Amino acid sequence: MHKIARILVPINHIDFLDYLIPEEANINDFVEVPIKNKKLIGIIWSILDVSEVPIEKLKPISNLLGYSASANMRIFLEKVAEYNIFPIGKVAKLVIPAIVKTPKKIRITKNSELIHNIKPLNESQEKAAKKILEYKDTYKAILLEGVTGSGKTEVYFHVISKILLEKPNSQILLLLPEILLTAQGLTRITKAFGDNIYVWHSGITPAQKRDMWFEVLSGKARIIIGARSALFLPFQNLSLIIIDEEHDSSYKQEEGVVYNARDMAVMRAHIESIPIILASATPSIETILNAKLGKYEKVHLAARFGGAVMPDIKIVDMTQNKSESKWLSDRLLEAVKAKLAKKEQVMLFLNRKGYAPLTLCRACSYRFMCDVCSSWLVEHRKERKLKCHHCGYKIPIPKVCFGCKEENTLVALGPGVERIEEEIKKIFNEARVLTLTKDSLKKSSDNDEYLNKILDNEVDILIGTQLLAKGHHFPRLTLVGVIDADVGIGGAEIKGAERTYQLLHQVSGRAGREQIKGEVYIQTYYPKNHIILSLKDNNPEHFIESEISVREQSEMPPFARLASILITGSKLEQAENFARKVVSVAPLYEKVQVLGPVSASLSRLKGRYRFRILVKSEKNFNIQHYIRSWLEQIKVPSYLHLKVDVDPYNCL
DNA sequence: AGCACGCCGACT
DNA sequence: GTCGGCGTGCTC
Repeated sequence: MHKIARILVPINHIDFLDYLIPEEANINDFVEVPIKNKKLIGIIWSILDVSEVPIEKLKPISNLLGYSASANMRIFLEKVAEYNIFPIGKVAKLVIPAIVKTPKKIRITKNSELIHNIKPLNESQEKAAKKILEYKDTYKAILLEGVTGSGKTEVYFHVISKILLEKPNSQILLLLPEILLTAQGLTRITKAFGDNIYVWHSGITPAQKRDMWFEVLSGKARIIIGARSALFLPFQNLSLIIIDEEHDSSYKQEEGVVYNARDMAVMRAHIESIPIILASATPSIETILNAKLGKYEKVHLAARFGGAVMPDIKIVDMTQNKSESKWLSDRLLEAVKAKLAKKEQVMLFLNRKGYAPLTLCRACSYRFMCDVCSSWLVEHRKERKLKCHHCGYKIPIPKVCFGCKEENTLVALGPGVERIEEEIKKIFNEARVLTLTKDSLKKSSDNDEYLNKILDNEVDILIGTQLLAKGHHFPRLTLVGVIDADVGIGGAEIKGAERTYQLLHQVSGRAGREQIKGEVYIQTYYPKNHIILSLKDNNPEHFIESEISVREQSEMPPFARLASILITGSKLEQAENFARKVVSVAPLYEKVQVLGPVSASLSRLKGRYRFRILVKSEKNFNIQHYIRSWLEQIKVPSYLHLKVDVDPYNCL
């Protein structure tokens, strides 16, 4: 034990600690180090001649793990920290598993065992795969655009097997939105690649994570399918990244560590000099723009012959609605009736859980709010609870107003899926109705049960939230009713319009597959809105062009850069005063605007008051560098939190 | 970030 | 007098 090393440790704001290491240890080696009374994995970052810490205080490392981080991994860590304005110890936490234990002996799988069961490709798929494989030895981002049913997965399989066969020891990462990492979603993929698939998501146990981490590190794991955090696995020889549903907002981690896995994946592909496929039927505005600018290569997959036919989309102007029901228009109800008569399935989509989003007192206007969040309590009538959708807070449905103590004055305002179910059952009392939300799928076994019910034709009317928009294919479903298309229209969030368009497009696509052409009824109070008109004409180009021009004129991303700084604290004055102080020391720079602080749109969450500062700059300005040097002047008191979000999706 | 140490209010 | 709130500092 003679050498001194600076070791990267997975501790926020500590980043590096000095230790004594054995002679045979090298830079980039993974090591086990004692910290206080714990042991953690770290990476030897540099070898030092002397330490600032007195030599007698330096502890020797506990162990060499026998593996080292690749040089690219190290660059990736640095760049992720720099881009997101994280201390590097925070990035190390993303990369290093919590449990230390010597790995079992790991046996490497031979190439020939890896692939079976690949379906032959059609002409369009063949062309796409060929184009992608042109870039197999270099960095290239490829936008693979294709509607549901165009067979993107077969293209993935083909490209993956080609690359795995050609490059011994290479590893491939397929990222999926968390919601698609369910048993059924994976069945097809596992069939093609057998037992050699490694699946990584938030549900696997810490011990499984540790094993998989070592299997990726040793090179045994060749094909890894995972949610966003799989991007931080210690690949030794990554040769391809695929981001499925690249537009999906779940790639943007908003809580705790804030980063965008899709963008970090592009960064990693660039560092590794490998191709990355960004696949979607409704790509994000920034990806489309990158393709238009020639930064990304665009590959289009034609819809399969005999595949989905685009449904007939009808806009229902709710200002003209004469129906007795406030939320279900005459036109939609007639269409439902006609479909039921033909024994076809109907889906009603409303992105709002529960019975009613607000409970109000008619006498004194008291509104039931969460105790620790600044949000309304949502009535869940079946559960007999008023619930906060932002924290665990819930109370039994009250009989008396908490404000004026009067009885029988409380009214449920607005609809949620439960209320739509109630109305539908009143109108179509013979119909078999099933309501699904994320809450109904607590166990994965339930998931299969519901799915089978729908497929076995035991359901006439399916009511649900956005979880119905993704993935599944219901052959008998020929009518989709969007109850309230205006949820998400007219908001000021940066990606509000884009998300709404993508969601409504996806939901519409549920109607009519195979032989029968589908119908979609979209209920709205804004029939002239550009999102609604683009959907009506089945014209995504129209939406994209108009959204791009809105962003350009309002100088919003991708035509400008944004970062948000969120300051939270349990005492309002402390948080607000500190936020003001932060803004007051912002360096003045003509290319940068510092806006705020303002009380955030959810001004209190889980007992913490929230203040937001928005930083906006020109497109080519290094906003990270600016913010880092600004915040270096400030010490955040321990009773407050400060979180930077580079390229935020939410700015309110 | 955690976790330990230490300094002032309220309660048996 | 002590129990414990959280403010401050340290981890090599």
